[in-house]
Amino acid sequence: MDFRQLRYFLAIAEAGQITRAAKALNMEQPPLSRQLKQMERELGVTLFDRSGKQLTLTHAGEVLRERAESVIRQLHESLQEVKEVEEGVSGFLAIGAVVSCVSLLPRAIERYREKYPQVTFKISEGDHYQLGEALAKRSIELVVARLPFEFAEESPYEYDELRLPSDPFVAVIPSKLQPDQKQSSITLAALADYPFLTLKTDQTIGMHKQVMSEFRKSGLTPNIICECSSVAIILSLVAAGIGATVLPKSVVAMSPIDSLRMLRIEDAEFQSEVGIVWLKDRYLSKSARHFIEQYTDGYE
Amino acid sequence: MDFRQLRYFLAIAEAGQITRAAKALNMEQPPLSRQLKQMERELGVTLFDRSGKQLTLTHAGEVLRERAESVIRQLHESLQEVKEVEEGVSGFLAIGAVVSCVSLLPRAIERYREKYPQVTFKISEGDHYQLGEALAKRSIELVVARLPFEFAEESPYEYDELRLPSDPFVAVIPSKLQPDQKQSSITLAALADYPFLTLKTDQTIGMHKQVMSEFRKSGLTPNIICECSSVAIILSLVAAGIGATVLPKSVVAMSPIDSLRMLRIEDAEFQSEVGIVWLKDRYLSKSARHFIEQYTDGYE
DNA sequence: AATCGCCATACTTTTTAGGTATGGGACGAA
DNA sequence: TTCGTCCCATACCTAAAAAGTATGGCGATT
Repeated sequence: MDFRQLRYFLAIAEAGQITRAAKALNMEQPPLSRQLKQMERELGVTLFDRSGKQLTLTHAGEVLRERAESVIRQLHESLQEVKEVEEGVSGFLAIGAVVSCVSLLPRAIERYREKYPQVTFKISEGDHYQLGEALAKRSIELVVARLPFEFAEESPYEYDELRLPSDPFVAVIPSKLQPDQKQSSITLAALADYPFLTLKTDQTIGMHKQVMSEFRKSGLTPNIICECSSVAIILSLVAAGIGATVLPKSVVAMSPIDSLRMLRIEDAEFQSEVGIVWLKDRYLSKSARHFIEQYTDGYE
Repeated sequence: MDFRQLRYFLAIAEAGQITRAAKALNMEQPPLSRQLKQMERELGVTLFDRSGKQLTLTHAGEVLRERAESVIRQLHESLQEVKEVEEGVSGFLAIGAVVSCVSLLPRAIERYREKYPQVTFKISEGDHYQLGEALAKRSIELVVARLPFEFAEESPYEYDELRLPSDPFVAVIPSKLQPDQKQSSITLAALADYPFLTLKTDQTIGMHKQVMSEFRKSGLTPNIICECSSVAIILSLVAAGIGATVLPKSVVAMSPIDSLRMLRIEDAEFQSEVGIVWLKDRYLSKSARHFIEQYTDGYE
């Protein structure tokens, strides 16, 4: 039994005769007769009562008609949906982001959804190691992360990337420990006097290294009193007056808290490179490609 | 798009590779490869990510997988249902019966439903004329009626019949007009003394004729005071003491009323032939054939 | 009775699916 | 690195199935 035969059957049922149905199907009458007969033989069922002048459906025929219509409609809808998924106007897009880049997502997603409102998102948050695994497992397609993306060691994967506008590092200090409330910038040296908090885990030390190397360039060594695994923790510690830290501007801008100050770093123009990362030479869904285009269109 | 292709696709998705799927499908790998490719081309969609060692579904592929499973399952259920309808284990059976035969239905339907509990009934009641029309229109398939079945004049239809055990005519008289309460039979002559009620309409006069001819054989002419169109009316008139009548035994047995007596007619063994009637050379559903078998098995 | 419309059958052509042979790319072991 | 293995893709051939053509029969209509 195949779809063609179902369509034939429905055409015959509608026309009430084979000849006219054949015309409607742009074919000749004998093949259609044969297909109907074969269908009846396969099913072991009489679908039409041929004794009268007009072909009329038997009970079984009526049941088949209803069912066939439903099945064919469902098939068409399904295929339509599949096509739309491919075109990226439907379906879902699974992406990941490192904690410090989560703030870059909302605007992009907002813009994306204006264009493709049917696409839903699945967003995972994690460190580079976890996200690398997720990419490999294909549970996510894209990662928004600080560059360079740190795959697990010995990972066989390569990645492509799209660099996004880089994000300057800023100093974050507790309001109550700020000497001059009008100040909007600070020197590395002044910053190094604060007890220092840093964002670092066993798996992800990229940002930590970058910041430390900046201090080292100026011959400074911050007094690290805490390694934190999340932005939320580090900001709450700063807000509580425990110490100061250095973070990408976007991260801090995301959660404005009265009790902390964000200051430009005067004597070091160092920035965090941010980018979208995906596996090289692998299938990328249309949705994912559209998401990437979202950024290239906006910035290039 | 074809069911075959959907099944192929599902097999590949399940196996995770084409070669193994081909084995499972009892076919070679190249044709399967080709079908998959053709399917992707038709849909304009990439269904599998081939870059890795293992084929993995793309989003579109996942969507198709879900949908295809559902569609195929639906199709199978539908075909199953159609077959069951044909086998007469499901669906419905539309039959008709003349008023005087309604009493023969309950037991047959009961027996039938023991065997085919999924079959539902549509029962119409009417006179021969109406039922003949219904047969012609195919709104019913069988009729249970007194024989011979009286088609409308000029009707082009022929019918087949199955004779059922015939039903002896009995006299029905009001209790209060019965001379001897112990009596269980009556002669035609005695009966002819009662005011007579008869079941007769413009369309159906078969039974009336039969009863009258029986009286005539004995040189008697009943005094007909009322022609009634329904059993209910005639019995209530008898019960009220208006007069007597002659009816098939089964009709009277169906509604035992204290105020009337059913007596065997001593000097005339005449019976009402009863049968199932259907159009000759027309499609008869399995359900209908089973219904007929119900009687042949039981009585022959 | 003759004609028309419709279905069925026999036969032919065309299309399409399936099979065989073979080569290339990826992965793993030596 | 190289070789062997596994898997997919392509080219080519065969087989099956569907569509087309011609024609005959049956019932309904005039």
